[in-house]
Amino acid sequence: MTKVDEILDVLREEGYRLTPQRVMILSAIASSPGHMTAEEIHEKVKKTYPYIDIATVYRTIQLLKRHRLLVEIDLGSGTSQYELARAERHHHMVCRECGKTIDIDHRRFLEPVRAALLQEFDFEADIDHFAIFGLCKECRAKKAAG
Amino acid sequence: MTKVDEILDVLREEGYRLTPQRVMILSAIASSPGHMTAEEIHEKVKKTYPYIDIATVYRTIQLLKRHRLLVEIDLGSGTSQYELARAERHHHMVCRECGKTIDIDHRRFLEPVRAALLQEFDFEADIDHFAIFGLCKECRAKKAAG
DNA sequence: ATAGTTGCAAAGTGTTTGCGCTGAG
DNA sequence: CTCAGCGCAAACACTTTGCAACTAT
Repeated sequence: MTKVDEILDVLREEGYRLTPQRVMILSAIASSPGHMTAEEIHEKVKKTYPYIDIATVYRTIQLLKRHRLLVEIDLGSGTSQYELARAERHHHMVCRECGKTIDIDHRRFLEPVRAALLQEFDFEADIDHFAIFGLCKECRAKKAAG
Repeated sequence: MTKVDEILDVLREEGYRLTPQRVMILSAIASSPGHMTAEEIHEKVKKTYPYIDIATVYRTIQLLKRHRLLVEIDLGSGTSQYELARAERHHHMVCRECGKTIDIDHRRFLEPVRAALLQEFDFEADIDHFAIFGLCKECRAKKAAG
């Protein structure tokens, strides 16, 4: 049972229709390694079904987000990125030079912050997903050399 | 010497013209306690100078950002917020119920994360400004009671 | 059969840009 | 004087919405 099938099951159980459009959009997202913009999802689905509308893509994104099956990543660029939710919470580091993204474990790096804010301020932080910009190892090396 | 004066000095030294519009925009931002959207700045300046254009507000924001005199805060709402840069780096917790924002010290809460990412991944994170959403003390109490 | 979903087109936000005029230096 | 910066209007990029036609159930 693939991830896509699992998600389709959830949607079916919730009483949503499993339209070809929804299946294609899900497959498009699932078959990509990293995160994608709505436009990228649209383009990918278009290859097999050229009539798909960007509005349908956005509506499906909303649906999946509402059920926490999809994670929205705001890189502050004015365009959101999306990826399927995973069991283990994680965050991203994004290199501002080469654009590469590296996953970072929530438990190890951000959970301590969450705990500290709760203890100190009684503030219950929803640290669902962070995008941390910076310079990756390779680009730092290049910069030091060049 | 006020904060506004200091900023005006920087701009003058850099050869920029100190137009009334720029002075008014700066005053508007400086005289507000928290962060403001471009539209809020525009509205505030309009009260004393109704001809100010939103484009001028955006251009001034860009100018100040470029010189790191202004910090842009992306709350992921599609609308950026701005506040004057301060000496001590800080971040914000934003209550998703009541909208209240609480400052948090960089050194104490986020610097450890930065250090860990550098050590572990050789990734140099620009943790300039984070907005962390969640539930504040009061709203948590309300929720527990109600 | 029928309500949920689609494609299309249009509208809605927030932000940026081209351009001729103006005023700070 | 002169060019940086202004107001205006239009363009932009991304996302949402109203509606009639269609289709998964």
